Amino acid sequence: MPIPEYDRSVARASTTSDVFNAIADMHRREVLDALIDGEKAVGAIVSDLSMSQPQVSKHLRVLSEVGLVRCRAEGRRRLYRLEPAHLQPFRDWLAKYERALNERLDRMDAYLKELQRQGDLQ
Amino acid sequence: MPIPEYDRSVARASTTSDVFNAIADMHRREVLDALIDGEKAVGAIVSDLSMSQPQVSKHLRVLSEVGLVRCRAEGRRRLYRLEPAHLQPFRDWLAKYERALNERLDRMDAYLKELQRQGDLQ
DNA sequence: TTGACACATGCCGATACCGGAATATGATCG
DNA sequence: CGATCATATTCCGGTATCGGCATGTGTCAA
Repeated sequence: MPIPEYDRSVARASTTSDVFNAIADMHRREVLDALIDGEKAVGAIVSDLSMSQPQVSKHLRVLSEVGLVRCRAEGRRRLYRLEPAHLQPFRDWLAKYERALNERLDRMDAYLKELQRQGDLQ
Repeated sequence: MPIPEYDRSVARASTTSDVFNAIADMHRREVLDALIDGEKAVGAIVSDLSMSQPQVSKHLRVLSEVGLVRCRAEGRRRLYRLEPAHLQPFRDWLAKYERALNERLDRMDAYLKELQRQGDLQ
């Protein structure tokens, strides 16, 4: 019975599945910025930023695959909009560090207070 | 006089200069997680996560170049610790969207109130 | 139906990145 | 000093990613 081969190509989570990878690209962040004031058609983004149309389309595809934008067809145009709910992974990730930092500060605080108490006793 | 050549290799901000790229890699996020409870030596990270030592060292290098971790030598070990303050660019980026979203909600709210007011008049 | 418009997709070359293996550096100990 | 431990760095092959260009797809208008 042949030994099954493992998939060794796991280097980096695919851009299409990882929200963090999706925003790693500066141009994609610019595309998101372009949508910050509301729904916008692809052509509008293309002229706002000065990027090629295929480039914008491809970035929109990536952003939409991780849920950061959604698309709506209107005639022959496609209107994209932000999906702020899908920023949640970022919020969660950040919160983890804020919390850990605060706990460390709290421990530091308690430690300092304890030092001070011991000092007062003498 | 020869025409100077432009640098066409601007595709992606170098991983060493951009916090967004630094946290794009899942393994690097795991390294950050490993440091969340405080200072830790490289070897400790290597055994906590199960990554190779060179891999951990290289990720630590990237993280340190964007300021997300700092290093302190103690004997022949190197103790790394989080530097959460350098998540600020990421926090700012996220905050921009929260703000924009809130403003849109406020405008929506005002609009709805206006509609209601006009309804009350009739 | 034909053509024009708006956008998406496929293909390509160049580059960047990742991980493994081997090796270099630097501190400690005997 | 030589050996060993802890870590950093270098080299390399495989792969992913990006952007440009050309082309495909679907919609509207005449």
